[in-house]
Amino acid sequence: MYTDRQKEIALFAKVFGHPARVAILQQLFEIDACYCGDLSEEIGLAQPTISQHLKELKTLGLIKGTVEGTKVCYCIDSENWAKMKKVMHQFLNQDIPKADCC
Amino acid sequence: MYTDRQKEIALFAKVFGHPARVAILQQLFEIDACYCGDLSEEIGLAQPTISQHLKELKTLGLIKGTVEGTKVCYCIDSENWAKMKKVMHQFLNQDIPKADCC
DNA sequence: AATATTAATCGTAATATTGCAATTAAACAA
DNA sequence: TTGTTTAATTGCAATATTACGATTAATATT
Repeated sequence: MYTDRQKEIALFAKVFGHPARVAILQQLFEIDACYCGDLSEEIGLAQPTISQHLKELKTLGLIKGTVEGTKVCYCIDSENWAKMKKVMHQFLNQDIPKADCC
Repeated sequence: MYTDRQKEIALFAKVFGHPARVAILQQLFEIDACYCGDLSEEIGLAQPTISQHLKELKTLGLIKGTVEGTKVCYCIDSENWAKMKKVMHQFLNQDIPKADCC
């Protein structure tokens, strides 16, 4: 029904389609690392909710988490982030050099 | 709860978060114009479903439609597309020059 | 071992999204 | 005017998403 590329774009976009996940990613970029509890406080959602959003980001490979004692340190997976960027940029930039027709 | 920017990013991303809308946009870019019925055939969804997806894209301002007789010609709103691109690029490119921490 | 800390998982309610058949609306054609 | 064509709207069922309290799991601390 859809091409693999179309499905890939939609999957990446979907994960950015909730402000909580946008906020999580911005936070991870800003401080280079974070713990689930910190994110919960910072963003204002309950811990299980944040954990669920983190899981979705992790499933797509955009973040990774390493256990540090009782905490888990999350950070951006820059390699996969770069791959995602390529896909999304290609989609966003397909307008060149076309223009409106109507 | 979230910043306006975070909400804006999420709204744009959300509309790209379904392969049907990705396919519609790609089609509009490819042929510079399209009619609702053509899209329905091309993509393989019922006409009301396509119409609904078009409405969402239109609500965000990414496409515009002009009535041409009994048909409606849809095309990309390149001005708003460019604005959207700026917002999304800024979000996607926030990783420079940071790297993984864990 | 017993307690404390932190994140993940489970269960579930509320809400949102998706898809389509049926219908309506609007413009054209005869 | 009457029919034809095309898109929008309505109504609804199926599914997915979101959020969180309660619980569990894992590790650290005493």
